[in-house]
Parts: sequence; C-alpha cells; structure tokens
Amino acid sequence: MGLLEYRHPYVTVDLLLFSVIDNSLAICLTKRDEEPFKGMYSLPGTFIHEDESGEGAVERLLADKLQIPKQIYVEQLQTFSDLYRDPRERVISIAYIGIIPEKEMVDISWMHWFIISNSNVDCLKLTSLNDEDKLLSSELGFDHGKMLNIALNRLRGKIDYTDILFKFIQEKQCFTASDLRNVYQAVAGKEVNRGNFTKYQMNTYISTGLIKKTGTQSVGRGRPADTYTYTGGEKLWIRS
Amino acid sequence: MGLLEYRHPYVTVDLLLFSVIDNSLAICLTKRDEEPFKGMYSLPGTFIHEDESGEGAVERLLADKLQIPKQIYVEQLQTFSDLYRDPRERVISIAYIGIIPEKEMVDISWMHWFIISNSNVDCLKLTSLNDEDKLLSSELGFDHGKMLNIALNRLRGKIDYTDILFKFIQEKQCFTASDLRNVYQAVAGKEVNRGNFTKYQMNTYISTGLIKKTGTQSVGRGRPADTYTYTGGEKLWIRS
DNA sequence: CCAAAAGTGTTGCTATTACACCCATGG
DNA sequence: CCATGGGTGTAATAGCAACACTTTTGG
Repeated sequence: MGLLEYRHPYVTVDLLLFSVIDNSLAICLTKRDEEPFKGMYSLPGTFIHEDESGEGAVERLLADKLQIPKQIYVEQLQTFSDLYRDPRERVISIAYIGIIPEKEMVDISWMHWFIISNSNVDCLKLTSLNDEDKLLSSELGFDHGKMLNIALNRLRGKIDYTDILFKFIQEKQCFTASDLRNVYQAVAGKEVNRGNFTKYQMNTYISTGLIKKTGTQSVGRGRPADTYTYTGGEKLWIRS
Repeated sequence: MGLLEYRHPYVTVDLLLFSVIDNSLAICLTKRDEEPFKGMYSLPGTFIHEDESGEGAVERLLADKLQIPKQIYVEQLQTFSDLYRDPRERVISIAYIGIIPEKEMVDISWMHWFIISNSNVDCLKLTSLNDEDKLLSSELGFDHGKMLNIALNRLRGKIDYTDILFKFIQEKQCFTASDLRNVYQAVAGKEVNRGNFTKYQMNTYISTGLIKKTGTQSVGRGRPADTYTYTGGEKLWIRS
C-alpha cells in the first residue's frame, strides 16, 4: 500500500469557543458571507497548514482571526468525517472546544456571541448578545449544530469531575462561592442549592487542591463573602 | 481563503480492537514488516478513501483486513495530528475503539492478541497470547502506545455509566452474573465483590432495561445460576 | 432596624462496601 | 455429605439534597 495511492481530503479545525457572559453560557459564531450557507451562522474554523498540528491550527485561529492575546484552554472534541458535510468538497474537520473567561474577551466585529438555552432535546436555542438574532442549533451551517450539541454534552459531563469550570474564570482572579456557583449553573444548565454549594462543593475544590482561600473578603450588600483563587493545574479528581 | 491553498495531509484511521479473552482484557496488534518501526508491533490501520467516512474506513478495515464477518461496536477515540508522528510524511490519524466478543473472533495469522496488564502509571504491560512476546505499550510503533493508554482510560471511564460492557458479549448470548462479573473485572482492571455485583449491579442493568432474565439456569459445579441476555440498544444511564 | 447575602447545622435518603449466611448442585 | 459456587440479608459508611438557622454587612 503505497503512500501516494489515495487522494487526500481537506482537513480543517472548527472551534467551539465557550464563555459565560452575564451568568449565561455563550458560544462564539460567525456569519458566513460566502456560499455555502451564506448568511447563516457557523463556527470559526481554518485549514490545517502543513507545518502545524490541529492544536497549532486552533492556536493560530485564536491569535490571528479571533485576536485573543492570551493562551486559553483548548481540548479536542471529536472529528467529523461524513462524506457530504461540506457540499463543495470532501472536508474532514477536527472540532475543538475552547473556553475563554468573560474578562479576557475581545470585541471583534465579526465575532457574534450567542447565549445558549435548551429548547427541546438535542436542539439548543441561541440568542444573540448584540442584535436581536435568534436561532436554533439545527439552523447552523454545515454540521455545526450537531457539533455544538455534542460539545455541550461533553462540557456538562466533565463539569463535576474535572477542573474545566475554572477555565471560565480568569487566572489569579478572586471569586466568591456565589460567583463560582453562577458559572457552574450557567454551564451545567441547572440550579444547585446555594448552601450545599458553599459547604460541600467549595470544600471539595479546596481539599483537591484546586482552589484556596485568599483570606480577604468581598464587599457590598449583605454579609461579606470569603474569596478564593484557582491554584490547580490540569487535574481530574473524584474516581480513584 | 481558497480551497486549494494548502497541501493536504494524509488521513488514516487506526483501530484499537479490544476483547476479553480468558477473562483478561486484550488488544489486537500487528507486527510491522516494513519501515518505519519494522519488526515492532502497531495498531491495524488504513487510509481513508475518497468515498468513505472515517467510520467507513474502519468497517472496511474490519471486513477486509481483519476478516471479521459481523458488525461490531465501534466508537471514535480521538484524532492525532502531531507533525512528526509518522517519520515519513505528515499523517493525521483518527483513532477508533472497537470491541469484539471473544466468541466472534477470527483467527488470522497476522492478528496478534496481547493481554493487557498495568505495570506503572501510563504504561501497560502486553503479553502475547500465542507466542511468548512481551512488551510495554511505550514500545509500540508510531504514537500507538499513547493511543492505547488513552483508549484504556476511556473504556474504564465509560464502563460504569454506559453499556459498553455488553459489547464484549455476543448478542443474544446467555450469561450468568459471574460471567458478566469476569468481563467487568477484566475491563475495569479491578476486583468487585461477588455478592454486591449480583445483587446491585445486575439489578441496575435490569431496571435500566439493558438485560433481562431468561428464566433458565446454568448447569455445572455448584448451585445453578440465573442466566440473562442483553436487550438494550445504545443507552446511557446513571446521571440524569 | 431590616433586608440581603453568606456561612453553617440538621435531617433524611440513597448508594456503596464489607461481610455473613443459607441454598442448590455435582462428585 | 461436602466442597463449590450462587443468591440474598445485614450493618456501617459516605455522599447528596432539602431546608432551617445564624451571622454580618449596607442602607
């Protein structure tokens, strides 16, 4: 089986860039100005160059196209290789999940952030932050709606036994239990009891070395809250 | 950005074919008869053709190269796109996990099955079934040792909240709680209490509709055991 | 003083674990 | 009749969820 026997497919990366904006989970989309799917929204993506890996292509995408200065958390979702997922040509796409803290977001004209809310099973309602655009995940270009659904399941599945929650928060930033709970609820898409969160969840994070108390307290209406910072690296906990 | 701008990489699929043989988890490897990595073991794989998806390529690999007649369970692991993972050329590989029941295995001269046992962290000891070859996962060709480690973590992570356990068992086959426990222990790589397994685990499988009692009983030494069959389709349970 | 927000305590329920006991068969 | 293997019972424990109560601030 010689190496030159088959015609090579195009290989791209597509990025599912998530953030929590105003206590809601949001995804970054771009409006397509070319066919196919002209006028529809889709995920930002780029071709993989000869001299870079998939991760490398994502980093280039983040730096050049999305103009995000700092390194953010990126992990591979999965690869989509169906034959006609791009009507023009045979294109294989490696999908990546990226997470950017709200405070590190940069305002780029063609970056549209959409708040994610569930409608029915396997279909998400997307509401634009800036204009009044509303759409369903099934209305995204290519197979990007499918990607978004899978990505969201992955995020929610990992939130309780990995540290991805903290990728939504700026490094070295102080936060209270309430702050963290708000982020948690946005990502998980469900409410969790306030008291239990501070008592158990926060203590779990502490005892696994992911966060630590700063000693300082928050100010504002009501009783001051303890503040914490994220200290952990890449850690899985729970399950021995 | 035109579609023809970049040189396209080679894209292949690699298959991590698992089975439980004699109550031990096993992986299918082939001995390389060409450079690079000549004489070393590696995963079976193939190029993706123009007219097939990644899954399609895996099915062709299973049917043609591995001569497995029946459909087996296949799921995508992840894609490996590092620049020099193949010393000859830039090759991107989509790795898939396959699971074949012991009874459906076919004896092919160049299919070598290796029993998997843990040695130290992130390195697995592989012992050949037929000859006396022993090796470590770190000694596999390409980045296949890394793939194997990741795949095993995935299998073990999914065993408690998906139905992959039953993919190791022939469909419509009767099995006892002990049979299933043996498979479970082989995959999970740990012992579980016998009484608890029959009482709780089996009942969980029943109440989630994955298995049902046949009514018949096993024969042999000791008290006859209830027998079950797998009835479920693709189901995730636990976690609402 | 009071509303708001935060910390902590109590309780009940469920799942997990370890272990023990008795049951049914083959040799 | 007894060793082997299978089903089921019990008790201790850990974790989770719901809720109540107390504490500390700003207005």
